Amino acid sequence: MTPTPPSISEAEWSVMEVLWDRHPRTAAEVVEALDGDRRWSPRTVKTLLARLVKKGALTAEEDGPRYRYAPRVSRDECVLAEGQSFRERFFKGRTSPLLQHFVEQGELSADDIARLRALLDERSKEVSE
Amino acid sequence: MTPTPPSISEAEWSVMEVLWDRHPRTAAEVVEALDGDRRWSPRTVKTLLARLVKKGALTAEEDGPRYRYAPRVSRDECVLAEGQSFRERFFKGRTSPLLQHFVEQGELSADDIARLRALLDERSKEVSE
DNA sequence: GGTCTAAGACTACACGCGTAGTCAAAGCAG
DNA sequence: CTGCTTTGACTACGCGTGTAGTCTTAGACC
Repeated sequence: MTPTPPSISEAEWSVMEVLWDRHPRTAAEVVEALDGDRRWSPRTVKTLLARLVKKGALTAEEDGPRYRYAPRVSRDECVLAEGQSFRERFFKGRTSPLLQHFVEQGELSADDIARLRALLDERSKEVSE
Repeated sequence: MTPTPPSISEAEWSVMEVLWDRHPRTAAEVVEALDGDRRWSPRTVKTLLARLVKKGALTAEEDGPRYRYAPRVSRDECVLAEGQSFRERFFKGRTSPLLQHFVEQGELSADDIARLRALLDERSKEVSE
């Protein structure tokens, strides 16, 4: 599973989320899952599904008269790719300024901070080895 | 300065970087600054400049026969907006998982880690106040 | 078995983007 | 002053994306 993730647009991403959450699902099920979230005509959702299949982000397994869709790339892999390109574009590929930016900008609870500190501790162990 | 930043595409971003770095500059100067970096025809660069002016990301001040371009939105503001939308899209708006992701994925030197820890210390002071 | 319906297949269309060409105006070279 | 060069203005075009319509086909209903 998960070949190199193709580029997934914003609208397509919503569809992927639904299928990452649970799969396989038919087109109708995806439409229903998206209802309330995004107001799309079922046609639109179908188009997105078709494009994602064409791109190789989904598989469409025939099941009688309909298809059942499932992700062919993992969410993690996609987030990784997107994250790399984000870091590249806005932080010249450097992780440290990126982290600084979000530490300064984001909302962080005391718990969040504690967890991050623990993570950094682990990283620093690795670094010093 | 810096009204709400309009959406700036990837190619446009390269142009903005040049002008954030130093401004004002003429179209020719921007072309020259981009040379080697991206291989664009001067026409292409001109188109990008025109689009950025139209979007309100740049000002074009007439200076005799040519224009001198300058940013109308700050880099920080743009990075902030992009960062928010990135966080929203891939981390459901939550900062903490985002940071965790990049701490785990990125390259970090011992120094980087120390700096981040210091930053977190400051944040935790604020939080506990 | 003919008709309605639901799913898929194919088609559409405007706008943004990456990339660039053509046309026009205005100064410099001779 | 007349033509070349530089600059700007307008135009182009193929592809991706957001959004959806029409055509087709195969089962469900009566």
